[in-house]
Amino acid sequence: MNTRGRIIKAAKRLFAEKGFDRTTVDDIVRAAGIAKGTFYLHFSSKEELIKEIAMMAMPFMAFSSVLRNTNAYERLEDFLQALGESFFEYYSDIDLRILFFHVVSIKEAIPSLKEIHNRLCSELIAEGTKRLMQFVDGDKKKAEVAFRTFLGSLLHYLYSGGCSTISQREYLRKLVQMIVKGLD
Amino acid sequence: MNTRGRIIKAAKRLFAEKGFDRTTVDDIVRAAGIAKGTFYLHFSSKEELIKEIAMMAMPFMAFSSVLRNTNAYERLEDFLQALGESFFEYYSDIDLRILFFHVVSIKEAIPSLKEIHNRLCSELIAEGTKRLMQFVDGDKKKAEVAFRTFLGSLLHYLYSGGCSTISQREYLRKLVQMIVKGLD
Amino acid sequence: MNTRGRIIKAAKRLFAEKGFDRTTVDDIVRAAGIAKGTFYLHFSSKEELIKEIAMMAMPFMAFSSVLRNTNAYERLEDFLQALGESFFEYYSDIDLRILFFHVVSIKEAIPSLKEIHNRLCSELIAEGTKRLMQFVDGDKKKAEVAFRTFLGSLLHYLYSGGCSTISQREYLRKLVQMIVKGLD
Amino acid sequence: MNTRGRIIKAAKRLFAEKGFDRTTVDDIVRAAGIAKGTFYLHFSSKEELIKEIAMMAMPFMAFSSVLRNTNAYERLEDFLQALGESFFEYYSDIDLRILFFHVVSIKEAIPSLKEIHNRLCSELIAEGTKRLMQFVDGDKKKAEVAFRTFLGSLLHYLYSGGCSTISQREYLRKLVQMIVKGLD
DNA sequence: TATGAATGAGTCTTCATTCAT
DNA sequence: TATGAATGAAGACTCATTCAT
Repeated sequence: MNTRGRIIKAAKRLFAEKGFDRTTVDDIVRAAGIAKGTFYLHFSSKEELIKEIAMMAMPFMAFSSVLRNTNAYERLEDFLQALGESFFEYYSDIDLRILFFHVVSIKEAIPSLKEIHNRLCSELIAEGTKRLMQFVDGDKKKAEVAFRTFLGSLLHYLYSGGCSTISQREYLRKLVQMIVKGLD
Repeated sequence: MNTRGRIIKAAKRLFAEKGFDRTTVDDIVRAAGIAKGTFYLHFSSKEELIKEIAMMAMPFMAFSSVLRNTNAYERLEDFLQALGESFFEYYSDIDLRILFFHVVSIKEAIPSLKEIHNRLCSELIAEGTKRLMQFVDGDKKKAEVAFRTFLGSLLHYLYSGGCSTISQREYLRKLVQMIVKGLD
Repeated sequence: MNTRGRIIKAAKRLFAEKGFDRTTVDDIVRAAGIAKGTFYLHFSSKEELIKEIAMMAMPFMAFSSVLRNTNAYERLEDFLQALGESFFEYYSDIDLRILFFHVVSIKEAIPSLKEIHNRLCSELIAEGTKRLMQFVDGDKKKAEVAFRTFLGSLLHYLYSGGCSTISQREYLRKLVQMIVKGLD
Repeated sequence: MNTRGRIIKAAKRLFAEKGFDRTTVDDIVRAAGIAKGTFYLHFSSKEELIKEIAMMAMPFMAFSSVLRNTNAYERLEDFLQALGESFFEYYSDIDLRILFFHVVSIKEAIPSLKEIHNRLCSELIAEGTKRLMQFVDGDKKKAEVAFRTFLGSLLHYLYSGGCSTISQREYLRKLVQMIVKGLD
């Protein structure tokens, strides 16, 4: 792996563990096995690295493959199931889970990050809602609430994972059932 | 308002705006209109203050009044509606919304905070699930998924509030409808 | 005991334990059971208190009763023995032992304390030498070396007390013997 | 001289002048002509530096060259004379004199320093006593009192140097005479 | 590209002292 | 006399960033 990759790998691990602000450039270069100066050959500042890693943690990334597949799903059930599976697969990297919350937290303090975040968030809701409308005969608001509820439930699973014993598979199945039925 | 109260008020504002780590004790005392030393008469460290304010931001607090009302609701719809209204009223203080995400983010770095957080989180899910079971004839897992989905949707509304145009009232109504129908 | 006495008692204890600089006025008032402001009714500053307690720890104090007894001892042996016993009795208060070294250490930083210290030290050597000269037929330098050696040996016992197993009584007896014989 | 050496040199000077606690890291870096951060590249804390400098001030160091010379001295007189000369030469650096008393004073407040101090102190007495026993036909206690008296007298000279007019050379000669005669 | 010693502004925390009650 | 909240200057330590090699 090249130097840049080693920095990113080390930083992802450390950022997840201690948050962006409590991880020092020293921590990162030590973990990456490089010298301090080398870091600045690859990133102009710590904030640049934060932005790059923050992008990786956005839910948008978790869904992108499914959302690119236009019109591939006949039933609402299959679509939601595919979204959910894609989501859980992406976030099987535990570090990305907590990183997402670090991003939500720090975006208030880093304007450019907030801009990126809000854009990806809006795009995801817009796209998700559009796709759901195919299944709920055109009620946009109903579709939006449904999509955001679906997304919120998945995110809440990530966040409260440690507080329960329901498996991902079962959680997703029941969630999909409930949404489908609820939208009927 | 007494000195302690002024510290908490100023800190809540600043923590929400910049996060815990990027808010300095200097910022806080300046905003509270007190001297630096005075801060340490009331809190043994910045971390103590973070803990106190973190507690305020937990969803548990937003529901406590409703959850204390045992058996007050006849229909599932009324119960969820009451929970949702209590939630939105509590989080009408915009600072508390982002503070909650700051807490989720920083808890990884502050063990005692993580402990508090996980306890309140578990208690909330346990209590919410128990109350829902009265309405879904005893299927515990189904009730848990429903409660967590409900909670997740509300939290997601907080978090993505700025990305949409659906009003709280309408969002809540549609959410309750969907959950009720979904659990039928 | 009056307030002033309680302050001194508490301070002596704490100063011995942690040194002058690492003992805070807070420590002292807490130990004395009084309020912070009360301290400054009795001492104009912490330094004033340090000076007062520093005086108590000077070896001059340990010998004063014996040295006041002019011409009371017929034999050199008896004189030295009396000095030694007076010394060990005075410094049976363990706190005073370490306090003496604290004084030697801090006097460099507090001019008025250095002045007091040097005066008492000179007076002690002058007086001790004068008294010894009665026993060594007038050789002043010999007497001075002997007195300072005697004093140094006693101080070294205080200071390295914990590193040995010889009892005070035995140490003193052997020391007196050696000096007497050495001056013969 | 390298940076570390410049720190030590500056600190030795300042510690002697104002004591450990009243010398700030700022004082040291200013005197050493380096930046604040640089200090912490070379010492993990001010206490680490104190420890290193404290070692230098211990009498053990003053005697080490003589004590390493096993069996090099035929007469007690020569041995003591060599010890004394080594002592005075080592402590011709006036800063080391007062530093020694700073160490004695502060060791109560710094456990790791106390440990080092007590170890070096015990070793010195043990070794010195052992060497003296060759000259006093095996009476261990007598030898120990003699060695500690010799050491105490030298230390007392350091400490009360300013209060007298006897030269080092003369003081040492008379001291050796007295001890030799006293042990006869 | 890579290194790592050096920098200095910034952060948390302490503590002697004051003063209104 | 006694109180204790308030003060703010000062101290130890951190850390993102630079630069000569």
